[in-house]
Amino acid sequence: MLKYALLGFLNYRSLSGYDLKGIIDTSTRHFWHADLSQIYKTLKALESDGLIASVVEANDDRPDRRVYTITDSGRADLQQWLSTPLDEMTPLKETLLLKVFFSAETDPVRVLAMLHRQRDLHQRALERYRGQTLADIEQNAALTGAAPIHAVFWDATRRAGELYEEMYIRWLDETIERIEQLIR
Amino acid sequence: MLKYALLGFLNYRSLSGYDLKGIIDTSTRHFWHADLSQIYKTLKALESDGLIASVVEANDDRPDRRVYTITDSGRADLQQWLSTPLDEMTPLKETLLLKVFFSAETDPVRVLAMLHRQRDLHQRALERYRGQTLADIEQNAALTGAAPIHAVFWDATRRAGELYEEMYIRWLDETIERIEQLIR
DNA sequence: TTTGCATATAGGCATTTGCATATACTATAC
DNA sequence: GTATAGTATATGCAAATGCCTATATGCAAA
Repeated sequence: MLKYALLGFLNYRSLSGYDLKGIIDTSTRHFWHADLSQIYKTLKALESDGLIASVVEANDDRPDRRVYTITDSGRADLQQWLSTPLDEMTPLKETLLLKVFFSAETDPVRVLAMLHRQRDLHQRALERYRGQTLADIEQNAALTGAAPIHAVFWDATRRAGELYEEMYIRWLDETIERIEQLIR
Repeated sequence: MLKYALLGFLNYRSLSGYDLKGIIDTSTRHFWHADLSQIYKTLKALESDGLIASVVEANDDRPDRRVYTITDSGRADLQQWLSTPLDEMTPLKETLLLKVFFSAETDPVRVLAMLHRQRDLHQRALERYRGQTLADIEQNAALTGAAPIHAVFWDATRRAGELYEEMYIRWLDETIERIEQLIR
């Protein structure tokens, strides 16, 4: 799936692996992330499949960069994926819920401390989403080479992050309350 | 992490891999899932680490079962994990958001159809969570060998699922509305 | 002056995951 | 009578993921 994140951005303009890491970290990180080595590996695989092509750009003051460009074949693959509707729900993996599930016999004070800590983290994440305006996103899209229309869709994913964090905080508050009642 | 799901259930009572698959599917599936082959592999690894031990139970009418029991070492490992507070947010991977992110140039009618389909799926999931009462969960806990206190924590994870699906449906409705406005 | 950070690419390795396949018996449905 | 579903375990293989390490330069801060 990282494949399509990379093709998606390369469809806007040519980029290096390092560029892609930066772009993913500032735009899709909350629903799709990857570390640098995984990005480099995936780019290499995409090139050997003929979906992208690379040129090494020599630099004097900075390290040389390998810049990737999407091919016609890559564009076709991306369009194919985009036009195929997703008809399943993506399964979640939430470590916190797994821990809470088995926490009945753990010291409730420790469990509560963990939930408060999580609340802080999610509160900060929520503030980041709220602080990001449509203007910020439009500017981001322009930098990435995407047309203004894309900003609407990018903002939809930002909104998903905002709603997710609001929901998460509400769940944490409810759960903290329930555990406090247990020990009261 | 599947390791701890398995140890967690085996801490209640001895179970086979097949049993564990069934239990995971009915209780932790929405925040931690695994297919059968992964469960068997992980059990084998846990046994070779001395955290669980197995005995083959011969059956006449049904296939033989390999029943796993947690060891003292396994219990210690589980307690260790449970008492270590989680101090990061679990990163998400949401295929739908990735697709929406890059959908600005896809036929909006197709995008809308996909979102409506997703709405159906999430609505059905929401109804499943709402239909599950605390009594159901208590019964489930009893079957699994867990003390009644555990039901409170299990219900907290059910509630997380309910809130998640409500949030998801709300986001889908908002996003459908925004895309409809674009093409109007 | 040294430490660390930003830029830039890449290999190595272990773990996790997903998916397919094989085997085998029983019970139920058509 | 036959097909399918449920019970039960296990292997093989490929892909994805995560984390660590190596290399190299320039720049800014401590």
